[in-house]
Amino acid sequence: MTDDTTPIWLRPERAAVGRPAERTRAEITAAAIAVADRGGPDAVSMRNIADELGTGPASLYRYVGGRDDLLDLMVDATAAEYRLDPPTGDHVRDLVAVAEQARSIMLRHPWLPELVLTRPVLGPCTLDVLDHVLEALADHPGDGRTKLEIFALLNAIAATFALNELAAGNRAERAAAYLGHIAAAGERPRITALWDELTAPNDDSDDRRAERLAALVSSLLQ
Amino acid sequence: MTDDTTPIWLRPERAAVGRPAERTRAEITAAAIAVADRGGPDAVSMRNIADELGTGPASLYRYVGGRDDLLDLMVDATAAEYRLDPPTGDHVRDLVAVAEQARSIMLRHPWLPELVLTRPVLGPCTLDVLDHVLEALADHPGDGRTKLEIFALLNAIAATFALNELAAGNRAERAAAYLGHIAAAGERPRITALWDELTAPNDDSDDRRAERLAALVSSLLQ
DNA sequence: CGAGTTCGCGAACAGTGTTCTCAAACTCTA
DNA sequence: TAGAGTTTGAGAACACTGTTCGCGAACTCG
Repeated sequence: MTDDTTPIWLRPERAAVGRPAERTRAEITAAAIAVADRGGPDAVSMRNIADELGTGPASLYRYVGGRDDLLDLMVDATAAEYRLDPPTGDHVRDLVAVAEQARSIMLRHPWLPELVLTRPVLGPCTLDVLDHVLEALADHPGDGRTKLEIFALLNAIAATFALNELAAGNRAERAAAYLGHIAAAGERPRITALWDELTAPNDDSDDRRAERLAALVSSLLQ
Repeated sequence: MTDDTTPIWLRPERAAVGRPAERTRAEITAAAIAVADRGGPDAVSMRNIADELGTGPASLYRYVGGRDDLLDLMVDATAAEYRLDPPTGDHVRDLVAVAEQARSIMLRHPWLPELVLTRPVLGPCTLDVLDHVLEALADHPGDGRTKLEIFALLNAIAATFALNELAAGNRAERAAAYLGHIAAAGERPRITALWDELTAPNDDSDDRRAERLAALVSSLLQ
């Protein structure tokens, strides 16, 4: 029972007998999130998390199968930050609300978009969100597969928006440097024109972004 | 000149004087892609790539700033696999063609979706694709920012589709295991219903997937 | 009280990306 | 042709990673 292939959410946290545990899975997850929020995605190492808790790396393995489990726990823990108000009956509006929350949660945790995009986490909290989306789409045409796909794409879109706003540090700067170089060469008129637009004073308002996000989400439902 | 912040695409590959190089940046990139195709994303280590070339890890640093540069080169190299036919005048059709190619390229290189989603690579080959998209959208309303966003989302959507089809190995199986467990508990009717639909015999055809992808891409243009 | 179980965690291991270093290999100049 | 100058190749080493082993300590149960 509870072999290696069992997902973390089903593995029992503690035994009832023997020496009592000094920590909780939730505590460790919280420490990991704190480390990631402070030091970026690369800082999430077993050593750093253990240091945050004032213990050794080996201790963590009593609570968690390994680093991968811990990352899953972190992602699912952030899903608890959603406020899932009862559906209004307006499909688009309800889904946009979820997408906006996804975006702002990801902005709060800059390491999150990368993880959400890469690994298909479906823990208890994430499942609550999925359930909420299914509820909002209850009387919407389309089978379950399609609705699950809508959920995945909603996350992907929100993550893309968040990554854009986070600007991804010097990585994006390098890409911009190359784009500028090509634009300056002037051999590709379309690229040059694009570059000029991008470097022009940015009058992008929050409203425009919100509108764009809403338009995309609403288009998911067609 | 050519300090550390210069993007790889602008750093000169070789010097004209001194001992001649035995390898090429392109050769190393190809070796890295071969390793990744064969052994999955985790196999892309400097050691493995060096072994593939019959040399030591340290040698690679003469051609490439580090692992990150190499990953960028890999991603951009795959962008050379696009066939960029001249635009037909039908915006939707042209963009769908690009998205379909993105998907099939990613299926050929299972390690690609993860990288594409995570890092905003804009090398020469990727820039060709962007230029092609801009050409296809030349007479489409919307500013450059919007069109760049369309390009990013097109990639994200294609990557999401590819990841879905690749099924992501035992990671997805674990998520499914948990979903099945919750469904069996029967406390959440919507989740149980969804699970029943997912485990029912899968009559999903390629046509349905293509239709769905086309619908999403076309909705990007509204 | 003693048996049985579990926890904490220092120490060690295999693997990683990266840098240092210096001999070898080449081009250019005299 | 001899020598100076420059660049490459790559072994060895470093700092770091995730992970496992083992054992003493801490607790529950009979």
